[in-house]
Amino acid sequence: MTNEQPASLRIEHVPQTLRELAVERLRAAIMSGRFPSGYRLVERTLVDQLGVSRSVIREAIRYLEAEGLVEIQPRQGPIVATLDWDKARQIYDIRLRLEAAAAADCARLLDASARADLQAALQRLKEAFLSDDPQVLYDATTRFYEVIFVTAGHHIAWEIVQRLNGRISRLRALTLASTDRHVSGQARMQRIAEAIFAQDPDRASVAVREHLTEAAEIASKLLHVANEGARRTGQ
Amino acid sequence: MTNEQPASLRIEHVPQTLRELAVERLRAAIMSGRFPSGYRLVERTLVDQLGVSRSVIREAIRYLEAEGLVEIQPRQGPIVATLDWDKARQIYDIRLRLEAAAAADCARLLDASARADLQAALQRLKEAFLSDDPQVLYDATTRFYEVIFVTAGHHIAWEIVQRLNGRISRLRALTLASTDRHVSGQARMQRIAEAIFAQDPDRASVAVREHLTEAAEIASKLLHVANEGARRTGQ
DNA sequence: GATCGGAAGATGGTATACCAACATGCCATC
DNA sequence: GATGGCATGTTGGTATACCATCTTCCGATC
Repeated sequence: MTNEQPASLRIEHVPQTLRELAVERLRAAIMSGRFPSGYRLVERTLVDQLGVSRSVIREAIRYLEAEGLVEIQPRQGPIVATLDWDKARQIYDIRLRLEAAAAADCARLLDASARADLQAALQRLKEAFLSDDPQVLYDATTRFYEVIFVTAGHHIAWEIVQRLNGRISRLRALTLASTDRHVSGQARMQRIAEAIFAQDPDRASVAVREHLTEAAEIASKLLHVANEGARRTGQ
Repeated sequence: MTNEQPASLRIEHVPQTLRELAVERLRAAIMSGRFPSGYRLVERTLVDQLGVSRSVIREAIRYLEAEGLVEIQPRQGPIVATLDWDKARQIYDIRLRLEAAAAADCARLLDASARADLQAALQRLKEAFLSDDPQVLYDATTRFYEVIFVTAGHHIAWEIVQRLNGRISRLRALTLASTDRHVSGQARMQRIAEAIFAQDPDRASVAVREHLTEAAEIASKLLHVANEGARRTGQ
């Protein structure tokens, strides 16, 4: 006799290791801007701050390094990855292609259950637009896209997009907070959802494309303004 | 007086760490099929095999985990990531979109220097098709695409594609070795290069699309055949 | 003889100490 | 004031110890 159990009875023991927790904390600290771009991640300092051993910190940094959130400077150790407009442009371009593809396939594959999920995510997004908390808007946006990608069956693309989003998190926060975006962003999201509900892949794809093109333009302006500011104050 | 020297005198100290070496060795072992899919990567065994300490092995595994080449099974340790057709299909789809975009932008941005690089890569590819060594063909193909991505300025997309290629390396090796591919693959590569040389983005994009669609179809057949075989012998 | 339970080994996870190499900045010396 | 050298800090690398969990197996118990 084996120990096999029906899946429903299976004990879902999630052994969240210290390493995983450390990765999440560090990623959150970087994405929230607490560790700014270029910030040096000194291992023994992080040991004190997170209260875990060096092994854990080092392994977590290796993971974030592969994610692209952290860069290793030879003989200097890890720093928070820097972002210039050229990199950001590339990332927006990749996102555009992957998200447009996901929206199209999502529109094709939409069933009743997915329709309900998307409806819920859209509702939550609308409420988030009224909220003051940028984190709420950020989370609701993420959830909205997650439904689209998962419905489309594009799980790997979703992983990639999430990873890319981590690298432009500061920019994303800025664009989400941008005032024009509050009005036009909501309208564009609505259009994406409508096209998907109408099961019109082409229209969904185009809507995503317009949405992201606009986001990239806003990001470009914001990044250049930020760089100008840094140049003035820095030098 | 500063210590700056002319670049030519600069000591190019590449501080290849043990960890980086370990990552390369492990990746090569996985991609070559020496560590097959699902193979358990037992830390203390790897310590003996690579002759480095456990810390190095563990950090290397973290990196490969983030790359998607290694999966961690809770309380069982790392195994070589498995690949089913659904994942492979997604990967081919992402590659298709990123490579089509790169080929189009490459065609737009082609200058004399890039033209020479591409010509050289194509020449090497043609020679590789005559070679018996699959590794030579694999490397030449990689180089061909690298020129396209770099010329297009799609560095981040190239990173992503390389990483994805790592995850389907066995499949890629199979498709590259496939006999029909020897004839049609060469012709399709030629068509991609011609479209780029003609600076015709749309044609380049379509050529890549056809090429990868065919590759995915071959991969699908091979994977299903392999699975059938495994099912017959395994059960 | 079947089943339960515990011992032993294997493995992953964590913590800590130590050393070498290298960069940086300060300070004494000239 | 410039130079050289030293102290310090940081990283990379290694070894080792300890613990928790899982597997396996063996024996005791029913």
